[in-house]
Amino acid sequence: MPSRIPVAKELAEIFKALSHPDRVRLIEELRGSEQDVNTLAERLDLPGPRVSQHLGLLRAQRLVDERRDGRRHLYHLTQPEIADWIVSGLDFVEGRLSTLNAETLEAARRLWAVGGKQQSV
Amino acid sequence: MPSRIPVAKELAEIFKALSHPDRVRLIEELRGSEQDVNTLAERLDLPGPRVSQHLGLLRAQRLVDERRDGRRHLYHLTQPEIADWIVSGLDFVEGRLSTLNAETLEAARRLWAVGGKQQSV
DNA sequence: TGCATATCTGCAAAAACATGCAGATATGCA
DNA sequence: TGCATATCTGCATGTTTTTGCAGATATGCA
Repeated sequence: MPSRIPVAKELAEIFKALSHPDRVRLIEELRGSEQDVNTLAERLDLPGPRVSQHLGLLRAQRLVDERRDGRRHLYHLTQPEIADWIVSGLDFVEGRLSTLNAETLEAARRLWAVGGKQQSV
Repeated sequence: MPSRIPVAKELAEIFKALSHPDRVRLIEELRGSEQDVNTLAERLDLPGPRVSQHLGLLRAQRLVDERRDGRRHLYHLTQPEIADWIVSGLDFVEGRLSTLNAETLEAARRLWAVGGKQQSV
């Protein structure tokens, strides 16, 4: 039954889209509300073109979408639950690095949880 | 607050480990029980050394672990819930490709669910 | 010991990615 | 129209991954 192969491929592509720290942080920044490229670039302390490129990749994978307001390009998560899904992935981070202490992890967990909403996945 | 950066980095590394179709399928194969390298290689129709290398990478990320039985190396998921987590990621695959019809996706969902256990994440 | 099986490691070539920067496009306003 | 702002695209370079294959190691058995 090779029908599962395309599904694995699709999943792998989503994972690949999320496999860069900058992109993880972009999703994080977008968890609450839409943001324009310039704001994101400043908050992540990254050059604009780079943010633009990362966002383009996330958009190609339909993880984010864009709308325009004047000269600004506003990006938002297509499926806000993806932030919840990612935060649930923190369970697998636990106990991996000694440099990641419990407080750091807890802080990240709180940070990521969208407005205190309980996880739906 | 730069403390979230290492967490994003850790998450990105997990995602990277899962960002190859072969590795997604390996996790899938291991969802129910441990398997030796040779069996995995046959089931996925991949050369042995390649499977070995993928498993080594997954092990470096602590997603799988190994035990030996005679000359065979048996691999298993360190956290079986990771399979549930991945299956919940199928929600984000939905509606992405016209080549992935609903039945294929449903089949994948059933396939991945560990023994009908409901998702814990 | 000698041979077959099971798996791993190392190496070289190809492909994919990340990054920095220059220049292109598009919008808003004077 | 002309200029500044916001963002995107293209290109060159350096770094990682992936892949195939040869050879090394380790175990079991005759």
